[in-house]
Amino acid sequence: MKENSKRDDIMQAALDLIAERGFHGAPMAMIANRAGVGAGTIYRYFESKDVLIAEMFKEMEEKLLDVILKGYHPERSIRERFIYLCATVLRYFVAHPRYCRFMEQFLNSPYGVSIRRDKIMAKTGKTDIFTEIFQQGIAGKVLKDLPLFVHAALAFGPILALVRDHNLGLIVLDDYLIEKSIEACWDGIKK
Amino acid sequence: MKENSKRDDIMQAALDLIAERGFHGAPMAMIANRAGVGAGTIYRYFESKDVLIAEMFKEMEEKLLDVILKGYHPERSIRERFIYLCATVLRYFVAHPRYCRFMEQFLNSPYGVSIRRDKIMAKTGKTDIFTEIFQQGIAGKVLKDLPLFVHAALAFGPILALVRDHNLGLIVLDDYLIEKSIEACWDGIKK
Amino acid sequence: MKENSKRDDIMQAALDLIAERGFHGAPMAMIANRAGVGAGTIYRYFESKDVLIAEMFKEMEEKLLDVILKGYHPERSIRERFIYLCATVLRYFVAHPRYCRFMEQFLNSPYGVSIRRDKIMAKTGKTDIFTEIFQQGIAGKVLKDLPLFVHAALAFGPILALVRDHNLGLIVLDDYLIEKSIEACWDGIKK
Amino acid sequence: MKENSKRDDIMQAALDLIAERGFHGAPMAMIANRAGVGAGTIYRYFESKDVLIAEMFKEMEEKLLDVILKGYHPERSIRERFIYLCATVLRYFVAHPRYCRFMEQFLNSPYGVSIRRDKIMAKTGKTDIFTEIFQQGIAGKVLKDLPLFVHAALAFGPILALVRDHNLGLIVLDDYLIEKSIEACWDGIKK
DNA sequence: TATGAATGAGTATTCATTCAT
DNA sequence: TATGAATGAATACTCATTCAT
Repeated sequence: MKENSKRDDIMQAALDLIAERGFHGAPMAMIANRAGVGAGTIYRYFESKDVLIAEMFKEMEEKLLDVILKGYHPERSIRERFIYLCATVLRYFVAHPRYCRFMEQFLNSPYGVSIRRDKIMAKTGKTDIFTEIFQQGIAGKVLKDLPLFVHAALAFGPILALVRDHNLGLIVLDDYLIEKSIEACWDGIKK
Repeated sequence: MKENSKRDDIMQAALDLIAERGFHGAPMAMIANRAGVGAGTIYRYFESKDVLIAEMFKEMEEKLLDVILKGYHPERSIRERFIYLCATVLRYFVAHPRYCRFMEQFLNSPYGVSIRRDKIMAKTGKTDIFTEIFQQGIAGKVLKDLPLFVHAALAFGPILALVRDHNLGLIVLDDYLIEKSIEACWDGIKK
Repeated sequence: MKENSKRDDIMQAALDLIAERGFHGAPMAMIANRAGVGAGTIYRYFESKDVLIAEMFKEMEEKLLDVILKGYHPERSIRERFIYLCATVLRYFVAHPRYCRFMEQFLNSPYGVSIRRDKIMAKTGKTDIFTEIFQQGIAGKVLKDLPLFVHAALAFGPILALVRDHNLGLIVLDDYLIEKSIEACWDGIKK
Repeated sequence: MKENSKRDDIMQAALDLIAERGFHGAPMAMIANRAGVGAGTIYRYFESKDVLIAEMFKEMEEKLLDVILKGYHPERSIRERFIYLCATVLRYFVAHPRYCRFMEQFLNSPYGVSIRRDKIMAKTGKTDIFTEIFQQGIAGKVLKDLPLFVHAALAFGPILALVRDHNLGLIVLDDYLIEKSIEACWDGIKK
């Protein structure tokens, strides 16, 4: 518990600052200061600022994946699984607004774009729940016959937009709105 | 007309560089160099880098709005108007990939977020086509009864995601795919 | 005359500081300060600290070569030419003690060693006076039949040592001592 | 004997790294790592990095002096003693190239210069073989009547230059070349 | 009006040294 | 005695901005 406490402090501080102020608004010295460690200490845990950022992204992604897998039931219907997946992602980001801000920034930065391309190209060997649902749905004539990426855009595009608006205070994503929004997404992709 | 040529050169150069290399990959000196002007000259047209960037965003937005207004027919059906609107935006960004890259970066940067919030709060006085279509649609029971921002998210979230994937080379947005994708969006928001 | 004044100021300041305090005792900020320019200004003239140092070495070398060539008479005897060459180098460094300190440090630093190897290997296309004298001397049976590098070591090894001792105040190299020392070198290499 | 093993490991590691990579290429942490000790442990044996370096120099010098004294015969002729002395030093450095690299760097660094000055000024109380040979030689009219430091420069200047060239691979110092080179030095200093 | 040389505050990163264990 | 995690001052370099010409 004490093992990783400093590493976690640093990531926490970096997350707060980057979410609030962007990548260039978060100098290493400021991160160190907020984390309550010396400037050099960060480099005992992360090779460079880039590595720190990449690591943050990786951990965030893994945590989200864990949450998703925990309640996922492959035997349920396409619709149920789709709605579960979307709702989980949406609730996760609503619960962790800074994760969302960070990921937006990351995915639109030069690092993010290349990582995204690499990852997507590599079609991660692990059972990819997203792909699974869409492929089964298309094959079973439940979903529209469109490329996977189009389905992904139709599903996750609105989700991210909703979370953003929620974080900006433009809407309040309560349970009712979450449910209705995701049903609307489903209406978009279903045949 | 010759008056503004330098101003345009600067914005063009800034657009190219920022789209390619991000905000921090585009120093003022490099922008000046690419624009064929002196470094100090930029400051005769723009108070600061931030102002330059904000100005670029504003012009881009206005250009897009012009394009939209040019072919917009308020007398047509909600569906037709919605599809026209989405298709125009989508085609516009597909035709101008650098505009899209710039806007993504801008909207996710600290400036972008605050500008976005300010603007949206102010509910821009101009006739807002987006709002118009959605409000009429909801009032006429053609669209789901959801907050305007949710509708906006359902419509524009997928569009931006699609353009991004297109720019990354993950899909190719031909006319068929554009049509089908937007119809899917319509299916999502319609009652 | 005003053209290069800043560049020269920087090189002068760097020379002073490096000669006095070594490479790591001469931070860029200190060099800038001593030169009376801003820290960033150095980088308008030199790409990096390494380049600055390499450039200093190059200029110093060229100046020395100019001085040597100015009084060199290829038609004179091997002995006369050898003594002229050594005396000129020796007097040059006695007159410019900081050049000497700088070159010692440079030639023993990682940069210096590699540059030295490269240069020597490349056997500079220009008429190389050193090589010329030694080769003619060996061919004409005036000098001992030893490899060129051994001759170079026998000639320039003592010269550098003498200058160092002079700069340290251990001896005073007046005309008499210079003459006698170089004659001793000649006694070493002659047949 | 086991007591000092760690101290020796540290000096050995420091020697390797400094010879290979220069003073600034050999951080304390790297030295500790190569020596197989903790970073803090170095400070139990040496007050600071500067002290470590000075200590290394001192030990190296003492070792060389031991080797010299072992085979030195004060009753032999000036010439024999001079040649023995030079050959021993030359062979010693050829056999220990890292010692040579270290000393070059040390003697040209700011520490080195001041230590050198101090030492030479103090005219080390120990019987100084170098001084002895030269003084006797001059008094006996065997050597040229020149200041001691000039003799030292004429003798050791070439030796260090030869070793450097050997280490750089520019010449190969075999027995023949060593003998001939040292004879040339003798020719330079003898009357 | 236009220039671009000059500036210096700001950045990521390194490394000798300390000290709690 | 030995460790190595932690430190933070120091360093090379960047870049938005200014201003003399």
